Amino acid sequence: MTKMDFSIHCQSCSFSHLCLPVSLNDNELESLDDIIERKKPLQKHDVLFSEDTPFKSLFAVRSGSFKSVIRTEDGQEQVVGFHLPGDLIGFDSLDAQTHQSSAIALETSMVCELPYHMLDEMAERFPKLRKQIMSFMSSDIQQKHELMMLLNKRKAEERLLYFLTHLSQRYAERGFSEKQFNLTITRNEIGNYLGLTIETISRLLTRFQKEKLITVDGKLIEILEYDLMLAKSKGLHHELMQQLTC
Amino acid sequence: MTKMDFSIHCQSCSFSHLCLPVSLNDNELESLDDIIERKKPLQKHDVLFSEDTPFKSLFAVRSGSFKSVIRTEDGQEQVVGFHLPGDLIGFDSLDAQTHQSSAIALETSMVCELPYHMLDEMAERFPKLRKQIMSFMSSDIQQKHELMMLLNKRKAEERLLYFLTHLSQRYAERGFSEKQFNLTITRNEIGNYLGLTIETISRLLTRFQKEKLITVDGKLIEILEYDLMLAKSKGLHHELMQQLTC
DNA sequence: GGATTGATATGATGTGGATCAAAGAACATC
DNA sequence: GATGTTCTTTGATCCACATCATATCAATCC
Repeated sequence: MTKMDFSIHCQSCSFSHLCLPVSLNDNELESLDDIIERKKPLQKHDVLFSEDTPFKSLFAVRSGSFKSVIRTEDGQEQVVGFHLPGDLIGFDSLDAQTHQSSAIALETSMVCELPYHMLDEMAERFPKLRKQIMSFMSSDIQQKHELMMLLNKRKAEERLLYFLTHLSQRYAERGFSEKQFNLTITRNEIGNYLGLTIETISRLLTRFQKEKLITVDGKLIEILEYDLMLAKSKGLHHELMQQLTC
Repeated sequence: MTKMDFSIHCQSCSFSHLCLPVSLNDNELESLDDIIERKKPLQKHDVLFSEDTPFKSLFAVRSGSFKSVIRTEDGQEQVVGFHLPGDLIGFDSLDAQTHQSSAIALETSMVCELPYHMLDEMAERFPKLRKQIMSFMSSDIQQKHELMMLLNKRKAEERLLYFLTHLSQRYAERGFSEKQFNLTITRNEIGNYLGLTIETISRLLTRFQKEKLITVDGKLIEILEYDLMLAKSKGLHHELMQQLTC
């Protein structure tokens, strides 16, 4: 087994401002960099880990994108998250022997592997790293709360608009265009995540296009009216419309 | 301001097996016990903290029960969790200056306050405590994933059956009767949590009673057919029914 | 190039649960 | 113990979205 060196280091990674390095000084960063194992690229549909894989590491997305899914006892799949570069994957499994969800590449992607026992050891020495990990998990929980609200209180239109604007925002944070992007996520996966069917997603996308909110060309999405979309996703369109027309 | 001593210590608390103490030795436990501030009891509807309260502590439920809610921009409320004795509250706010949700007592309740900076300091010295906190957050995330599945894939009947069996199980863990319990949660709050209306909850409860799954007397619930309810909540009734009749 | 497969689009129909409405129960207040 | 007030139950109606059914389109494979 030849161990290849896919060497990009945290110090030169363009997503370090979103990832664990964000709060570390040069010294600490070097220690972190030392424990990270760069893995060879994964292809679309490749499984990074599945629900019976022993848990021993977290993974940071270096490039590409992933989905996290859980499988129900009656054999259905539930998409529980999408991961872009800089995101950490695996926080749902720290208390278990095996992973509690599967992570699947949505396109050709690369990850950094962070052995959890080493990370924990570093967390002892570096308070900032410890805080950072806790912060990530905390905002994960918080984001899930928002999602509960979305699924419980919002109708299809609002859910999809939230999804699109949120994705746009995440692309922006990563230095990608927030106006225009290629969906690596299928309509099926969007629907699964948002509790809607593929037909509803499809219909809404064509409707949004007619309403000049976006343009759609297959997987290529262009955001035309970000602010309006955001407002609508929060059920605030009426108020905003009034303000705009006043 | 007289500081009263509502002294029950972790060492003698009957829920320590579910709480942070679970993995600590006597020595560590004593250190933990030292940083905990026992607060005076809260009454029903009292606010432990709200979304503009500065975040500085986690809270452990010592007795009674709480709900966590977030408020949406258009003024609605979303219940995101219920907390029983031994549960920790506040994990969604570790990365923020203020709490990201409100915690409200559902009955007369007591809490232990855990100043976060002290807890973090202890986490440096005690690996087991650090692991324990991470584990709690992790299983919180994991449980939210299950909830996403529930809200996206399950119909009203299955959601409520999940809620009832899950609650029953949590009571059992705490040494309370798992067959019979008084709901401190209103039907409104259940509906809000599960993405259903109070009318649907009410109708289902009367139907479950007719089907001899439970008995309902106001807030008093008795579980009659736990296993069947659990199976039904997972959409497995058909398979199970077949097994039972074979 | 035709065949197979997977993703997407779009129309017709059905339904689970929301919404609306009203009446009991339970609970608190004086 | 009468009187609001909040919570729950039950019925009638409605609608957003699922489901079902086809059609279209793109990518991949002999």
